[in-house]
Amino acid sequence: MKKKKTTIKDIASVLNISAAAVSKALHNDSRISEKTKIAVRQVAENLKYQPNHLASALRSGKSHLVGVIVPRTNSNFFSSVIQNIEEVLNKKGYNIIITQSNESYKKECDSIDTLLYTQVDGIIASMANETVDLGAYEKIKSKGIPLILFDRGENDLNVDYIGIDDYNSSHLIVEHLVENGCKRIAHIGGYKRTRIFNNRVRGYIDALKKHNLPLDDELLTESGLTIEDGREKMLKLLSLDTPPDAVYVAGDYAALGALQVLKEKNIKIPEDIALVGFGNEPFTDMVTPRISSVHQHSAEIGKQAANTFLKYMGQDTIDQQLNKIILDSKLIVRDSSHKKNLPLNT
Amino acid sequence: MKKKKTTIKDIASVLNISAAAVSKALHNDSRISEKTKIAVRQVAENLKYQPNHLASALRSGKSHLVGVIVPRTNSNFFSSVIQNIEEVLNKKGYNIIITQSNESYKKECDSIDTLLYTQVDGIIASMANETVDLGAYEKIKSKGIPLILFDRGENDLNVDYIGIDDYNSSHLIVEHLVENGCKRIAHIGGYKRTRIFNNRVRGYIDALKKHNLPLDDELLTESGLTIEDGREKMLKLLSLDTPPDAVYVAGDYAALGALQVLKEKNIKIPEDIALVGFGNEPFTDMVTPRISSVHQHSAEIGKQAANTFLKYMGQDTIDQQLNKIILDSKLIVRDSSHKKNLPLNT
DNA sequence: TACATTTGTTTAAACGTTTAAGCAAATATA
DNA sequence: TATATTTGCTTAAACGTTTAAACAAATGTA
Repeated sequence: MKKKKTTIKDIASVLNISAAAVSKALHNDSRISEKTKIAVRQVAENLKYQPNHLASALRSGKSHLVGVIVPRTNSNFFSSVIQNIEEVLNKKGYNIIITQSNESYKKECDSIDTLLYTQVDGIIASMANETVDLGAYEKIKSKGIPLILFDRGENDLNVDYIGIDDYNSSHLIVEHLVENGCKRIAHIGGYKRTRIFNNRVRGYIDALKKHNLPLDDELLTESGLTIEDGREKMLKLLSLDTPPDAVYVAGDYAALGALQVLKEKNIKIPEDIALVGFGNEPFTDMVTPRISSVHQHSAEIGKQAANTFLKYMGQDTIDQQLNKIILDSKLIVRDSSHKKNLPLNT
Repeated sequence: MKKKKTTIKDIASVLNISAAAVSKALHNDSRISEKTKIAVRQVAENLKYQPNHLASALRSGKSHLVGVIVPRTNSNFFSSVIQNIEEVLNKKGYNIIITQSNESYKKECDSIDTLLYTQVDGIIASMANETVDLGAYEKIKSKGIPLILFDRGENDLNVDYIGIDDYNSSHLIVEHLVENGCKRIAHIGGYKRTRIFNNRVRGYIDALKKHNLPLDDELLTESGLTIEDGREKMLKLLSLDTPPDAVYVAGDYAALGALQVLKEKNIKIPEDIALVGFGNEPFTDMVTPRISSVHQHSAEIGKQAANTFLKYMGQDTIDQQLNKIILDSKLIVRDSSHKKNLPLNT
């Protein structure tokens, strides 16, 4: 049985006033008498009135919806970013629509179309690995709604970007490994066409140079950074004539794959090979040995992204420029890379 | 610079036809000539026309949005359910709005209000732990839109429910532990007011009886099942005069906490104490020893929930009854509970 | 007392669609 | 040839709000 939803008109007819008066009363308009306001609120309550968002959004041109596009939600990084975006935006009366690209460009385009169709007031996104053509994102800009990128995307489009200092993170990691006596440091990297991964590679190379370590092409690999990729690349590294004594993996899932291989081969971590991941996913602290990793300030990124969006909502013209907010990353040292004294287990 | 969005009227004026004709052409109405349709599609393309969802939703009374409420997204179970809901619904032209209750009843009420306000066509939800008052959910029903519950909620409301057989899962676990020689099996359970956890407790008790094992109140605890809860309850169990030789934990995170404590105390798993979790979170397969756990068919649950919703969209009256779909759960046996032969490490 | 201002409301248009009803022209039927 | 049907469109109302403009009544000012 379809229940009829109460509208502003129902309230109006009960009180014998106009719908406009009801609307204004509900918005606490100064030109409506206190008496009427109280009566309206009372009747609204009784009839269980709920405003129709579609109507007000259509009329006002503001949907109060924000689209969020992420490669996936089941990584702690993205889910934490999302949670913080939501927290900030909810307080200001905005709701978010989350879509996952699953690292697919096709799915990403669909998501963008859907979000634009839904008339979102803005889009906060992290690009899929696959994405090279930026047409879909240009479309967002051409609609005149703000686009905020985080983690993936950086300066590919002239919009706001929030992320961490990937180049410097690599320096931190290499430095830490050198301090722990490593001399042959390998890097299992992400696809270099994605800028953040490229930055990590550049940082890795420059840091090696800085510490006068040899740069060996065999030690530098590129992949999608899944668990499986991590396993495969690690096996390859182990099969080298001179295997590395440390591996810096650009993603935690791949680091986990690498860890599994090392354990299966009974290679001592970190004594024989030290391991460092990237992302500080919760499981890095759960496995044995616990994996050192880089914390990416997911909460902060989410908050900044939301606030950047809100900034645009406060102004009447939207003229975006490339505007990067780069947060300092933080290396969390755990058992997998800490060769000095100390017990291995915690 | 605010860009003006193209509307149906813009297309109409270019072609010197009515807006209605354009609308019909775009919907492939049989009463519009092929010639006009082609022209309309052409102009729409040129002007980069995107339909305004708000307007069509308002007019048609169907928003093609579905609300999804989960306790949190950063658990693999929920994120997988969501992903599958989205997959099924997207194919049918629906989009989802995800909200997280963070296990808070207050936040859940807010979410429901927001979703109703956004005029969703239906709501798919898993209740927060805290939720006992069902008023907010009754509100959904009173709006005449379908409500589908999964995992948490079961027969509290007269609506569709999709979940696994929690009672029977407990039997599977106890049976498995008995087969492995355990005689004193503890249970770290969730809050009994949440029906699924209550079912797990009932199953645990009945299974003990069935196998003629003593039911010891000291061995049965109740908590929120966080990592910290797992640690605390495990410590308590260890401090008993006669500690258990097996622990069945109703959630994987708490199982992880318990595992940490056992490792810290150098207690052999599973030789001294066997451990089984619930949920089959990916990390159960990553830690050492790998934790046995119950797989909850998240993908299947998501698909069934989405399809149940779609069923209602196909009919013109929505008259929901208590209608449970119970899927068989599956125990995944891993190192933490497998006492026989076999190497411990994988 | 006459006019200006403030207060509290109504009217009507608008947001961008969809759709029932209407209508003229073209085509079919008898 | 006269009438019925089909084709292809237009008109206009509707969805539930918001809001600019209008306006009457009450109050203030000179």
